Amino acid sequence: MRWSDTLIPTLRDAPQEAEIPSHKLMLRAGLMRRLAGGLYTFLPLGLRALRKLEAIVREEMDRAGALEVLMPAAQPRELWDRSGRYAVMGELMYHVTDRQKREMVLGPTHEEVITDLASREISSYRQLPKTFYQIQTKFRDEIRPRFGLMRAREFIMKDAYSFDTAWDAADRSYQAMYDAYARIFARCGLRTRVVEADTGAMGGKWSHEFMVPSEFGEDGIVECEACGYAANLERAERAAPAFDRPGGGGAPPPEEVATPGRSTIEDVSQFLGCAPERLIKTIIYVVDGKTVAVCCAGDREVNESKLRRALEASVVEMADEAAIRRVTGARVGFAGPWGLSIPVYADLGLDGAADYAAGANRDDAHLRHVVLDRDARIAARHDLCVARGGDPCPRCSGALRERRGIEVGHVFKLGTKYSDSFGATFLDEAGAARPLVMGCYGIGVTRTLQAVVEQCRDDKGIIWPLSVAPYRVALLVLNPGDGGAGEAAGRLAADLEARGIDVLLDDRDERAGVKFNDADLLGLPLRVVVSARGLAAGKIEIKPRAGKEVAQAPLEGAADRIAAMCGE
RNA sequence: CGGGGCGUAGCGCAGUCCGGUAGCGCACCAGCUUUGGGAGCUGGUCGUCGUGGGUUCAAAUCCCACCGCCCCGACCA
Repeated sequence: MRWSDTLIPTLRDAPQEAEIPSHKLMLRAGLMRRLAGGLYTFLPLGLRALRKLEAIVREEMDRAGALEVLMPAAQPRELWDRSGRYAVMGELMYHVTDRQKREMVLGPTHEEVITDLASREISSYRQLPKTFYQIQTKFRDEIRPRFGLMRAREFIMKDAYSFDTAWDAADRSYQAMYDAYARIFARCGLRTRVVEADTGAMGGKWSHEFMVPSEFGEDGIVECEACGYAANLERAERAAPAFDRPGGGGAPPPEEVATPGRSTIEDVSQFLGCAPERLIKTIIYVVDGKTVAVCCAGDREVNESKLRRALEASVVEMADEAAIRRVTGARVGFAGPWGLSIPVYADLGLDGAADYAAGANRDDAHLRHVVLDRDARIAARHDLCVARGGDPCPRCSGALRERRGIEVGHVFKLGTKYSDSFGATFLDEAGAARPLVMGCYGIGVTRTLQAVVEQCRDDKGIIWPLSVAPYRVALLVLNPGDGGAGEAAGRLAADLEARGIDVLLDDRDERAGVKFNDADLLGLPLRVVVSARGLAAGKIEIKPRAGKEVAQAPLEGAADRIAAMCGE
C-alpha cells in the first residue's frame, strides 16, 4: 500500500481530548478519530491492527474447540427480565423502542441470548460439552467513558459461553478458555498478569481477570511476590495483621469526649490528636434489607463485595441518614459499635484492638480508651476491608504489593445461574433433566488493542509487535525522483507483497526527517529505507523499530532478507 | 449525578481580567530554492470565536441559560 493512496492523518500534537500515552499515540498515528464521548471511528491503519488482533482471537478460539456464532446486538427486554438482570444492568444499557413500541436493549453482553439459545437447542448430554463465541460490538452507556478505547460506550468484545453437564466438566471448559487466553495475549505481545477477581453483576462462583500492568489501568490489584497470590482489589483477601499494641487488660475505661462538629475521621483524628488507624470507623449498612454495623480501622475502606460475600447476601448498600439516626441515635459521623440493637461485624484488622477512639452514638461526642472486645459485642469478624500494599498475604507469610492494571480478559465460572432462570436443561444418561453448567469468557478486543499500544511504545511512538502491526514493513523512499529510488522502492514493495508481506510504502513528497519521524510514530516493526545514496552502492537499510542498529543490506536479495525478518 | 477545568481555523494555542469587529505556530494550496531526523522564502485558502438569549453605539471579551469535551469522585463485566 502506498501512503499517498491511503489515509494516515498523523498529528504532530496530540489533541487535548487525550490524556494517557496510548490514547495520544493512537490519535497521533492516525489509527482512529473520536466521534463523540466514548465513540471512535477506526481509520484504515487502526482497522488493520484490529483485524489482525481479531484473527488471533479467532484462531485460538477455534483451536480451543469453541464454535463461532453471531448474535444480535438488539435484544428484547423480556430476556433481561427473565434473568433478573434488567434491574441490575438497566442503567448501563442503551434502550430502544421499535415501531411496535416493543422495548429493546442494545446488548452490553450476551449471557441471556446464548442461554435462551442453549435452552432451545441443547437437550441431551450427547450434545455436550459446547462452547460458543462471537466477536461483536457491545454497547454500554458508561457513566464516564475514559481514555479512548479503554472505557468506551461502544466497543468490540469477544465473548464466549461454555455449556457442560457438570461442575468438573465445566472446570475443563474453563481451563481451556483460560489457556487460550494466555496464548492470545502472549501472541499479541502482551505481558499479562492473571488475578483472582470479583464476579460483580455477572454472578457466578469464581473468576480470573487477565490484567496488563499499567499505571493508567483502572483496576487496582495486589500481588504477593513470595507465593504468587494476585487479586483484584475488589476481591483481594488479606491476613490479619500482626499486632504490636497494648493489650486490653490494663487499658483505662472508656471516656467520653466532646467533639462538636467533628464528624469525619480526619477531623476527629486531628481534634483528638490520634492517628486515623487508631480510630474505629463504624458504618451502617443495609444488607438484604437488614440493618447492620460494620467496624474497621479509621484509615481503611470497607469492601462492599467482601461484606456481601461474608454475610452471604446479595444486596449491600449504605444506610441513609434517617436510618443511621434511628439506629445510633446520633447524626452521621458519631456512630460507635456499642449499645446497638443491630449486629456488629468487625474487620479482622481490629482484632485485639485496644485503646482506640470511636463515636459515642451521641451527637458531637466520641469515646476514648476503647477496647473493642471489652466494650462492644461483636457478632462476627471477617476480612471486610479493601486490601492494600503492605498488607499480609492471605496465603503465605509474605506481604502484598499494590499496582494498577488494565483488564483485557475475564473468565467466569457461572454455574447454573442463567440456565436456572431460562430453564436450560439437558437429559442425562439416566433420562433426568439437569441444568446446564455454564462459564462465560470475555476479551475486550478494542481495549486490548490499546493495551498493546500502552505497553509497546517509547517517547517517539508506537512499537508494534509483528503479530498485530497494521503493516509489518514501513518502506521509506527518500527523494523518490533521484537515482531511480522511487522505482527501486516500488519494485521492492511489489516483491514483498507477492510474498505475502504487508508493506506501507511512504512515497510522499516529504523530507527525510518527516518520514523518519512518522515511521517512528506509526511504529511498524521493520523500517526499510531506499535512497539514491544507498542505491549508488547497491544498498538499502533495514532497522527494526524496537532496536537501535541500522543494518545495510544489498538491494539484491533484500526481499528474502526482509521476509525472513518478518517470520515468513 | 457532585467537584474542577476547558471550548477561538484540521491540530496546538494567544487574545477574555480592562468591550472597538480575530491572531500566532504547524497543517493545507501555488511558486522558487532545499533534500538522510519534523526545511527556507514569497504569496494564498480555511473561523456561525460551542449554542441560544440579554446588556451595549459596539460583544470572542460583560450577564443568563443550555450543550459538548477533559480531569477527580460516586458508579461500573
